[in-house]
Amino acid sequence: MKRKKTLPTDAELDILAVIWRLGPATVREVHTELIKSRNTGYTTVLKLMQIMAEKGLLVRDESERSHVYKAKQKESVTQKHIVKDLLSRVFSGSTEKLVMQALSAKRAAAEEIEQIRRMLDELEEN
Amino acid sequence: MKRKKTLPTDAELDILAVIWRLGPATVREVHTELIKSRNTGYTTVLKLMQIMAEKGLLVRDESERSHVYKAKQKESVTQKHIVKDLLSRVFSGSTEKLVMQALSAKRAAAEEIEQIRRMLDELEEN
DNA sequence: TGCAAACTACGAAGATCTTCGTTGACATCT
DNA sequence: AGATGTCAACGAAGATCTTCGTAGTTTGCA
Repeated sequence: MKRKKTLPTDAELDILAVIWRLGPATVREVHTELIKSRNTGYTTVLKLMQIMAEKGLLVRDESERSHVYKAKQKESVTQKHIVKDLLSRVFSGSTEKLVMQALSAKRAAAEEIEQIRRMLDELEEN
Repeated sequence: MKRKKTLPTDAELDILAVIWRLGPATVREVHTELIKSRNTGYTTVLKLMQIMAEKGLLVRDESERSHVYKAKQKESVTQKHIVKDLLSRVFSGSTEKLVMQALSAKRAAAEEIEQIRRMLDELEEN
């Protein structure tokens, strides 16, 4: 029973981002989206998605001729894995530092700030 | 004038983390620290640090026989680059989502939570 | 002086990630 | 049926990252 921490690579992340946005999609659909921001060939995307399915990042539905891929894990679950990794590797486990950097990296909207406050309240109630 | 976004790789990050903790250090010192958590040879660390100096991640002082390396950028600056990249790649630019994940990934101490509140206050005052 | 230890430099192998050309199957249109 | 277009599969090249052995230099010491 090997539990190998397989975080998505950079190219894989780009594909995941598209699928998170579109929902289950074919290679064609993902490629069409990807080339808007990134120069990449169709078969490159195909190959990556096949590999991602092998790795268990995506699940493939082969019932149609154009296979449909969806994310194996929910977006939030994958995000959490990535954040945990970042937290330990870059911020030596300090949640505060990470949050500070996140807040200063990009201006948060007032509404977002309120939302974060609410979360802090909840955290403190426990 | 090429401005190439060179984020540290995984192995480079491990080294940076040690240098952030120790301050300027020799290869020997970094290696001694590194093997506590990671199995890696001395020349491997040496090579990596040489490459990092070439890339501009580290600055090398050769005035002593054992060269002393220090981080070119302050810890917080590098962290910010990494967070910005993460923000756009994984959280489609949503600071809120990232902060939420960070807070739920690892329990923050009460003191940390207070600190974050203060930062939110400051952000809102602008 | 001569040997051992510590150090840098370097090249190259190994590992992983990314890209793409080619092939063959299937579908669509005329 | 034949031409044209779309698709999955696959292999292999290319790019990047990581690891380490070897060689040559300097230092410390018996």
